[in-house]
Amino acid sequence: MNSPKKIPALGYALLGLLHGKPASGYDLRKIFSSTSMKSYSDSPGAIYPALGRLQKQGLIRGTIEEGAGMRRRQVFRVTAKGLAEIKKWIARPVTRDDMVRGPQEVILRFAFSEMVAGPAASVELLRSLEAALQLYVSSLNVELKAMPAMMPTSGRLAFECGVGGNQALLDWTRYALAAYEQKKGGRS
Amino acid sequence: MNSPKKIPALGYALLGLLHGKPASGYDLRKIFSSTSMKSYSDSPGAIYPALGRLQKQGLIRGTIEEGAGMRRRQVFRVTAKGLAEIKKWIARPVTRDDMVRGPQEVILRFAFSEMVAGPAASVELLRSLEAALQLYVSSLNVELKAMPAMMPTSGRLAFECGVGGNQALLDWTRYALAAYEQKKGGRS
DNA sequence: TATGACATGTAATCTGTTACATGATTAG
DNA sequence: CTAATCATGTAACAGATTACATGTCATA
Repeated sequence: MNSPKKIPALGYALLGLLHGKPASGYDLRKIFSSTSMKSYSDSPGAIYPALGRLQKQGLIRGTIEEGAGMRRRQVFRVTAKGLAEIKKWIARPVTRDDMVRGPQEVILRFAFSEMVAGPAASVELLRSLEAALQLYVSSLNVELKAMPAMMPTSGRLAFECGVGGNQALLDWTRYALAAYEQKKGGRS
Repeated sequence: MNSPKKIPALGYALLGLLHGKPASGYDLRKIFSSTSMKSYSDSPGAIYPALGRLQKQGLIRGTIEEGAGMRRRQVFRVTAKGLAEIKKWIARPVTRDDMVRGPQEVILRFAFSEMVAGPAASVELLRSLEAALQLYVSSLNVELKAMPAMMPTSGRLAFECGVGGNQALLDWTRYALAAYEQKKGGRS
């Protein structure tokens, strides 16, 4: 029942998926291995212990289904406490560290944001991401210009890859914001 | 001295840096914390054990420097065996799994490739990356078109982010290849 | 002489990987 | 009946994080 623990990325991925639809450990493994969420582990040694931890923290609750002509399976659902935890996760402002570690976790937060907390939360997250990216990209550009000219070509190109990747992400962020603006406009 | 063990990404990052210039654990920590390689841990609890493992495998060798008026420090150098290991790592063909896990490790390989194995190896790696990315991007596009239309906006946008990021990476790969072509042409 | 940066490490804990183990149900 | 798939889990191990521990050297 201890809530104030740090939840790893896999835990949030599980919470988000379970919020969308209650599922068993096996269902979740199939999602990770068959869809484009393959960056998360689909191994039972990762998922079952993770589900156990989430349950111990009171964020999900599993109920064993054992109907006739059915295999025994335990279906997990997000509790009210779990939902609050996801919302807090989504509402976190995007930091520079988030950018350094790579955008995957922020994008995961965004992917769940609309279902969990509504379009306003999605837009909020995008704005925070845009701000963080602007600073990050410009600092990378400063670093790029300061790089010694005698550096090997591949080193410089690799750095440019990082700059370009973050710039592409920034472009996407603005594109996504525009999509929400349009959606809003279309409704009114 | 056991060589046929799996080396984690941090180990290769250390090997590559040490190949460029012999350094102590503290030097390496500073590189990770001050330059744009912040995605790797700069904590002593990660780096010193990693250096110890590499040394036990015979890939690096540390010598204690203790001159007068100098603090004691252990400087590590890559051995011949270590160099062979980096080369093997760089020459690995790029797989689909490399793309799923994210391009960071492949880009790291590329960053070191020129210093360690020469421009021909860099070009070879880029070609392998280009081939892997073409397949990966087109399969993502197929998945995108097959996505149910009723999906929440943020889910679809997040997926598009992944597609766009990989497309940007593909563009960069071609740009890098062109840079090497030009370099070659400029010399002849 | 005391403060802070240099330099190296260890210990506890957590998470993920790999591999193994178990049993139920369905298809051939 | 037997093989494959469904569904769940455990055990041993490797690696990273966090926090702590130790001692040197320069400088104020």
